[in-house]
Order: sequence, then C-alpha cells, then structure tokens
Amino acid sequence: MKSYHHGNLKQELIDCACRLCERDGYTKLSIRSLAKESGVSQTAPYRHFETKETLYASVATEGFKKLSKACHIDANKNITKKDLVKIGCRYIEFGLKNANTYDLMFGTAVGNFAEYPELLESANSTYENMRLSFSKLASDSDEVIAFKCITLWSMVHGLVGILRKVQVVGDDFEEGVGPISTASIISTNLEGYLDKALDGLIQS
Amino acid sequence: MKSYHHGNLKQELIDCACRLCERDGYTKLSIRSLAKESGVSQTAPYRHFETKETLYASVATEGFKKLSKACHIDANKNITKKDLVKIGCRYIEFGLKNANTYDLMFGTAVGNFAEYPELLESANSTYENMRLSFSKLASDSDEVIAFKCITLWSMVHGLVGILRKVQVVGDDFEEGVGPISTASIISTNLEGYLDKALDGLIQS
DNA sequence: AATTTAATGTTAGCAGTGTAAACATAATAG
DNA sequence: CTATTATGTTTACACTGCTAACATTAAATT
Repeated sequence: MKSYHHGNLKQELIDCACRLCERDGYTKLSIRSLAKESGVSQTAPYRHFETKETLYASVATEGFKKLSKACHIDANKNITKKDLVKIGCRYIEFGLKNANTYDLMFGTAVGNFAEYPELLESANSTYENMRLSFSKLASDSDEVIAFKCITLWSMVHGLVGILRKVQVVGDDFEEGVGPISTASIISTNLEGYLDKALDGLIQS
Repeated sequence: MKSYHHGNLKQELIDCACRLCERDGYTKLSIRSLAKESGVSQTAPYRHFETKETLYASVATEGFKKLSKACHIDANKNITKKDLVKIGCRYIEFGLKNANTYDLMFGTAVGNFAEYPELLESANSTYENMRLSFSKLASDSDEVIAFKCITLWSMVHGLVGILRKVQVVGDDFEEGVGPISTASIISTNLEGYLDKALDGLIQS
C-alpha cells in the first residue's frame, strides 16, 4: 500500500529526468511521462518545478556537477602541463559520452542561468576548478589566468561540438582524407592533440 | 481573390521559419503557426516537409549558406594570415548575431545531416570554403590542412558557445576580473585574440 | 483538346503536451 | 489539538505534431 505522499519525489524526478534526457535527448522528455514513471499524477511535478525549464535547469545542474567531478584533479600538489591535458581530455570525453546532457547544459534550453542560482553556482564552480588548476601551473596574473581558462574551455567545448557532428555523419561515410577521418584521428589521440594545442597557451 | 494553390508556399515557409527561428528560437516554432502566418491551412506544410525535422533541416541549410557567405573571402589572390583571422572573426560574429539559427545548425534538433542531402551539402561546402583558404596560405599536405581546419573550426565554434553563455549571464553581473569581463574583452577585440591564437596554427 | 495523373491544398480528428485552477490529504508548527 | 503549509489529485484548456480522407488545380499523356 503506497501512501498519498511520495516522500522523495523531487529527487526521484530529477534522477529520472537525467536518465531520460541523456537517453533520448531533452526534447523527448515530457513532464507527464516523467510523472507516470514515478507513479504519480500528471501535475504532481509542478509542486517541485515551476516550469519545464526549471526541471531542465536541475538536470543541467547535475550535469555540471558530474562534469566538475570528471575534470577534477587533486590540486594539493603542483599541477603540470600533463594534468591540464588530462583535464581537457576528460572534459571532451564527458561531452562526447553524455552528448544529450551536454546539449542541455550549453544549448538554449535553459535561457539564463542567473534565474537558477544552483545552476549558476554549479557552472561557476566548474569554471573555478579549471581556474584553480591553471593558477597552480604558473604564477600568472588573474587576467592572464582567466584568459587561458576561457581559451582552453572554448577549445575543448568547440572540439566536443565539432567532433560530435562529424562523427554522426561519419557513421555513413568512409574516406581517406577530410574532416571525418581527421576528426577520427583527433578523437583517437585526444591526448596528443591537446598536448600540442596547449603549447601555445602554456608559455605566453 | 486568392487562388487555391499558393504557388510559392515551400519557399515562403522556409523564409518565414528562418525568421521565426532566429527571433524566438526553434523550440518556439510550430508548423501550425507557420501555416497561419502564410495564410494557409494547418496541414498544408506537410505537403512540403515530411516532418518538423525536415523543416528544421531546411532552416539549417539556409543557415550554412549564410555562414558560408559571411565567411567567404576572394580566393583568387593568395590568402594571408590576416585573411584567416578575418574569416574567424566573421564566423564568430555570425554565431553571436544569429545565435538561435546557429543553435539549430549545430545542436541536436537535426539528428543526422546525412538524411538531408541539401543540408549535408551546404555544411560540407562551408567546410570546403575554409579548407580552400587554408590551402592557399601554405603548401601543406592534405592531412595537415584538414587538421588545421578542424582546429580553427572547433576554436571559433567553441568561442561562440562560451562567449554566448557568458554574455547572457554577464547582463546581470559586472566584475573586474573573471570569466565574464575576460569574455567581454575577448569579444571586443576578437581580431587581436584570434591573431594570437592562430600563431600556433600557422607555423607548424 | 480531352482526359488521366500527380501535386498541392483543406477538413476533421487522434493522441500527446505544458500548465492553471480547484480541491484533497497529510505533515508540521503553534 | 488545531491551524497552516506542503504535497498530491482531478479536471480542464489551449496548443502541438501528425494521419487519413477528400477537394482542387496544374501538368502530362493520349
């Protein structure tokens, strides 16, 4: 016999939404199906999420937490360039393996992070992690560090987007030279690629 | 007196869809509203677009054509590094000024480009433009050129994504140092930023 | 030129969606 | 023990993508 009150609905909805968003993409997710999955009435979720975007924001928040964890490196000891490469690799791997969630985090599904404090916080903290790592590598000014962070981030972020697009198409094609095989080479040797790419960043 | 047959419905739907997608984002677009806008019945669009994704593909195709045009540089004379910087700048400007369309082009709204030959062609041609420019700058092997293209593309693509996210949040914040002001500096001096970033690419 | 065929449009309708309003129940605070 | 608040339900509305059956016109074929 189940009770009238669920007890842990909010968290269960978030967990379920994360799973479904990653499996089918966030566009396929409906509040109603989510409610049904949790054995609760169609409108029950509205007691915990004002709108669908609020739910998206929660999923995105979880995404940033996972991304942060994936990219985290013990910052006690000094950071080497190799560590930075590793951070970049893990970032890209996360983006490729969790493509749909990544989309939610960086697409337009959630318009303005500032409307969702937890989301803003988790996103900022992901950045802050990266910043900390850079600050341990060299004694740069805050400005230079921020500059490097944005550059690295946009680099790996861009790679995620391009590699994914190319890979989808690549399933149907097979050529010797060109964007597809090149992307494939890059993605199978991310470490070497990033290592070279970081050269320009490190000493400047 | 209007005739039963519209005469130019397909193109008008595409044009209208492009406008609305850019104005409100593609998620807000409905086939029905589009039909109403063109003074035609709710299901008329289905004579020209099998599904909504097909319509999205058409909008994305237009997007790639515009992007190609925006990034096009006269390839008769030899290309200089400055030209490459200009291409990168125009790319980024396009992405920032046509954010919603850009989202449609690079997000997951259209799953597999290979299912839409015109889209695939326009996307490939955008890449081909870039490739041609690189091939005029130095006498690299095809592999190296492809490598440079992917790197530049992912670089500018990444910048578009990051700058946009940061700028949205930036509307509500104002700090001295940090990702937001750094991004703002980058975006107001794109040319200088890209010029530096390209150094690593050009001579290698 | 007449007739068949294909392209393009309309109407009606299904199943599904986000969300608001009014109500029901249970947990908690006073 | 009672009042309040949090949480869940039912009902309902306006909207969506899409299908099927039908209408009209343009183009192709004879």
